Amino acid sequence: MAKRITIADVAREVGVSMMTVSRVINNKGEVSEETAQRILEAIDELGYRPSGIARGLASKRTLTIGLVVPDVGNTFFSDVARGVEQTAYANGYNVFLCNTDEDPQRESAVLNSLEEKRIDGLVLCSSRLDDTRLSELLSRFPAVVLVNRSLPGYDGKLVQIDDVAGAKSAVHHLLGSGHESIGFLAGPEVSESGKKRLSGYRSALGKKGIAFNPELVLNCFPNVESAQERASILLNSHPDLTALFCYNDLVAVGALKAATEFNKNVPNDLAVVGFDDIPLAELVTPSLTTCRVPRHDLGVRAIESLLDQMNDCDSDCSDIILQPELIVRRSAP
Amino acid sequence: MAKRITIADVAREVGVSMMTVSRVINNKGEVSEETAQRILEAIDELGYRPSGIARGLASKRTLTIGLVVPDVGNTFFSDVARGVEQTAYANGYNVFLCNTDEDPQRESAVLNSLEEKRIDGLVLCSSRLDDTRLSELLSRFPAVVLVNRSLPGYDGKLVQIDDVAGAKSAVHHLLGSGHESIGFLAGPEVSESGKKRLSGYRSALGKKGIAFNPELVLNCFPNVESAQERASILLNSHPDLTALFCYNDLVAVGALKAATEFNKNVPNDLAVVGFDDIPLAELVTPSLTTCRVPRHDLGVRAIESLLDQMNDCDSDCSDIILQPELIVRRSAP
DNA sequence: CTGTTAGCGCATTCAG
DNA sequence: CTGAATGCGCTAACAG
Repeated sequence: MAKRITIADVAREVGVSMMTVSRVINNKGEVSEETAQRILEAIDELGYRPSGIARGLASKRTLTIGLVVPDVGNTFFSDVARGVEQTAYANGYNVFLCNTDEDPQRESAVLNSLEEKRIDGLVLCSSRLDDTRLSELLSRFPAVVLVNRSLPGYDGKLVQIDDVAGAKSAVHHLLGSGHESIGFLAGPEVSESGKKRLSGYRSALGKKGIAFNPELVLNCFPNVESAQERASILLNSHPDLTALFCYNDLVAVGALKAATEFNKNVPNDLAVVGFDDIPLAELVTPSLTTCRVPRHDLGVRAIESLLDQMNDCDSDCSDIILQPELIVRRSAP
Repeated sequence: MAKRITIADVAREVGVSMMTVSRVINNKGEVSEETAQRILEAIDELGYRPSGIARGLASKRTLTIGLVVPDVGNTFFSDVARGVEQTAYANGYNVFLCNTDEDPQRESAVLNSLEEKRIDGLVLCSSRLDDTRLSELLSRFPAVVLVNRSLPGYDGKLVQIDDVAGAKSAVHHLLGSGHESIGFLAGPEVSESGKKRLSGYRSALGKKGIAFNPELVLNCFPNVESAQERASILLNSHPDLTALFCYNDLVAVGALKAATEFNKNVPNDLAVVGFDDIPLAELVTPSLTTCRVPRHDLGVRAIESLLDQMNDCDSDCSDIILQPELIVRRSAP
C-alpha cells in the first residue's frame, strides 16, 4: 500500500486551497464549474479517498450508524438488517452491524465500542440488557431507535411489532380448532417480546374462559436445540398437551423435532404454531403455521425514524407499531 | 447527550499530562501504580470514553477490521462471521460486517467505504468482482485475506475450502449409488467455488467414464426460489435425470421443492446432494445429504491469518485449504 | 516514570 | 466564489 494521498496533495496538484477541494468533495458551497471539474479529475487521477476518520474528527459526524442484533444468523435479524442497510446506504450512511450472540455482556461491550467509534446513531434490536444498564448506555449516543424493546422513562423512538396481538391471534386460532391444553415455549426469559407474547397467550386463553396454568409455560433459548430439549420436558410432564405455541419459528422447529421424538404426529396429535415466518417455516415438514412479522419493514422504519432524529426533524414523535399476520400452514390448520 | 469528556478533562482532573492518561488507556509505557490508579478512577467518575476516530487519526490504526460477505442471512456466511468476530474481539479488534447482496456494484461501494473508514485489515468472502477490479480495490488495503476466492497474481493470503474435492466426493457418492444421469445446479456464474465444484463434478464423472453433458449444468442464484425455478427447467428438459448435485444447501432445497412440483419422490426418483451443511439441511424433509464445510473454522483461520499479516509476522505464507466432509442423509442415501 | 512539542487529515469558522 | 487560520482528540517521538 503506497502512502496515502491527502486533500493537500489534490489541492497542490490543482493549484487551489484545501478548502476548495473540500467543498467539492462535500458539494457544499459554490465552486466554479471549471475548478470543480479540474479538482474532480485530479482526485480521480491521484486516486484520492478522503479519510473518514479525519472527516469525523473535524466535523463530528461519521456518517456511520450502528446496528446491534442478538444474532445475524437468525433470518429475523438479517432481514431487519437488510432493511436498515439499504435505507441507510440510500441516505449516505454506512452501517456498523454488530452481533451480541444473545449475550448481555457482549452487548455492553459492543455498545462501548460503538460509542468509541462515534457513530451518529444507533438502532438496537431486542436488547437483552436490563432497564438501568440500558438507559445508562443509550444516553451516550446522539440518536437511538429501539426495535422490539421498550424502556420505561425513555424518551427516544420505539419501533415494535404488536407481539400481544400476534400471540393472541395465534392462540385464538388454536382455540378455534378445539385445542384447550395449549403450551407455550416462551423464549428467553429476558426477552421483552417473550413477555408480551405470554400476555397475549394469557389473554386469549382468558377470553375463552380457560385458566392459565404456569406449568405449561417454559422458557428456552431461541434456537432449535434448546427448544427441542425444553419441548421434550414439557411433553413429558404434560402428555395431555394438544398444542404448542412457540416463541419463534426456530423454537417451533425444535418442537416439531420433539414431537417426532415422542412419536406424536403434527398436527394430529400436536399442533404447533411459530412466530416470525422465516423462510424455514415453509420448508420444514409439516410447514409451520406462524405469525408473519414484517421484518424488512421493521428495519426500514427504524432507520427512517433514526434519520429523522439525526436531522432534528422531530416530525413523528409517536412510536411505530407494526402488525403481524397469521399465516396458516400444515402444522396447525 | 452531554458534551463529550476528553482526555484533557481527565488529565486536568488528576493533575497530570494528557500523555500519562494516554499511557494508562493503552497500558503502554510505565506509569506508577498509584498515578495509574488515580487516572483510572477519574476516567470512571467522569465517564470518559476515548474517541476511536481521534485515536485512529493520530495512530493510524483503527483497531477495526472489515468483513465483507455476499449475504449475512445465509448461515454459511453468518457462521464465518461469528468465527471472525469472536477471534477479532479476543484480539482487541472490532469488526465492520458488510453485506453486498451478491451485487458486484454494491461490493465495490462497500469496499470504498471501508477504505474511507481506514480499517486495519480486510476479510473478503466470495468476492463477485472480476480479477482486475478486485486487485485494484484490494491494493488499497493494508492487509487482506481472501476467503473462497483466488486471484491470479495476488500475493496475499487465501483461505479456502477444497471445493473440487468436495464436489468429487459428492458426485462419487451418487455414482456409487448407481446414478449415471446427474445434473448440476451450479450457483452464480461468477462464483469461483461454483466453477471449482463444476470441475470436481466433471472429474468424478470422467473417472467413471461418463461423458460430460453441458446441458445438465445450469447456473442459478444461491437461493431457494431461483434454484427451484432452474431445477424445474432442468427436470423438464431432462426427465431422465436421476440425481442433482447442488451448488449449496439452499439450492438443494429448491431442488427438493421442484421435485415435489414434478411429483418425484426424493430420493427414489431423484437423489439430491447439497453443499455446506447449514442447519436447514437436516431440518428439511427428506434431510439433505451434503458436503459439510467447516465454516466457523474458515472464519477463525481467516482472521488469524489477517492478524498475522497486520503484525508483520509473515509466519505462514502458505494458503489455507480446509477439507469438506460428506454427510450422508436421506436425500441421497 | 512523566511531560513537551508536533501533527494525523480534514472541516469550521471567518475573511477576503 | 475562494483562502487562511484554527482546532477536532489523540498519540509519536522525543526529551527530561
